[in-house]
Amino acid sequence: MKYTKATNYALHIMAFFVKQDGRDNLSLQPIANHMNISPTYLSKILTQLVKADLIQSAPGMNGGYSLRKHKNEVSFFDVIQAIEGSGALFTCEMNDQSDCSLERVMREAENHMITYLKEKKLIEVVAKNSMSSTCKEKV
Amino acid sequence: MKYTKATNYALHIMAFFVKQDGRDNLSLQPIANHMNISPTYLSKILTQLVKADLIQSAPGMNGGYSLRKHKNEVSFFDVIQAIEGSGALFTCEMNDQSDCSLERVMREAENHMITYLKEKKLIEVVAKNSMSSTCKEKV
DNA sequence: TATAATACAGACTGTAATTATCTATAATTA
DNA sequence: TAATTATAGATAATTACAGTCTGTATTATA
Repeated sequence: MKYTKATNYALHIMAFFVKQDGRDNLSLQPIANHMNISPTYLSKILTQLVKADLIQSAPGMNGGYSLRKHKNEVSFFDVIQAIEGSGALFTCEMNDQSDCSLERVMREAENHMITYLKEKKLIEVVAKNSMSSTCKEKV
Repeated sequence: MKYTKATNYALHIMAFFVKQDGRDNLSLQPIANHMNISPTYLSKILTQLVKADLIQSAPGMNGGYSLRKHKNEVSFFDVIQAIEGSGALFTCEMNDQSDCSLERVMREAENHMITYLKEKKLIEVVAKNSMSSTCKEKV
């Protein structure tokens, strides 16, 4: 069990948008170049973020993508849920059961993680860094 | 991202062992019958639990599997780690980075979940139920 | 010692999810 | 109308997961 690459990309992309807030629209190509992934694939991820209302898109000249929520309000959880969906990590697979005590514990555990991810905003992590070094800064 | 079925099975199996503690060895066939999965596949899962020192195995007549740790000490985390391994859920995939602030947050989030899963013992959940109803009891 | 009962290991297969690409289409601006 | 942009759909490649098959090793007991 691991987070998908798409979630990985999405977090980096959103960190970028939070950083860039207010400036011009960003279009697909430059983002793809910067992140070193194919434009069409990136486009799929961006579309998911649009559908989750985290960013907005505009076609045509001078179009592109821009942040929709206030930059202070985008949480890690928002981004993760946009990509991974909202299903629980653990669902009891046993045939005959409707109410599983193991499952209840597993959900509670997941909720501990989720609570933290909801509280934690991207801006907290992004503020100090330049875009390209989202992943470079020393502790 | 979801927990694997193997983890699902493993939790149910270990709940069974905790419940059964002290009684005779359990051999593959009866467990497989009870859980409705194929013996060879079950065997793989049990072997992983053996390697993680949660249960022990004995070949030959009157052989089988039995609990190794004290029944009060088996945590959800023990079982999950035995199957899923110990890698982090999130690993920064960007090329040029060694130290990623996003990753740090994601690990911290995961740790919140792990801490809970380490504290929570199987016996807490199993005590009230009969084996076959690990998943049946009403709240 | 022979046999039956058991666990273990490796190769293999099928299926589903993820990752990614390609092509075509729609919308907008100038 | 032409250029620039996003979106959608089909499809392919890769990987992880779930499961099976076959054979081997170990132990108890008759």
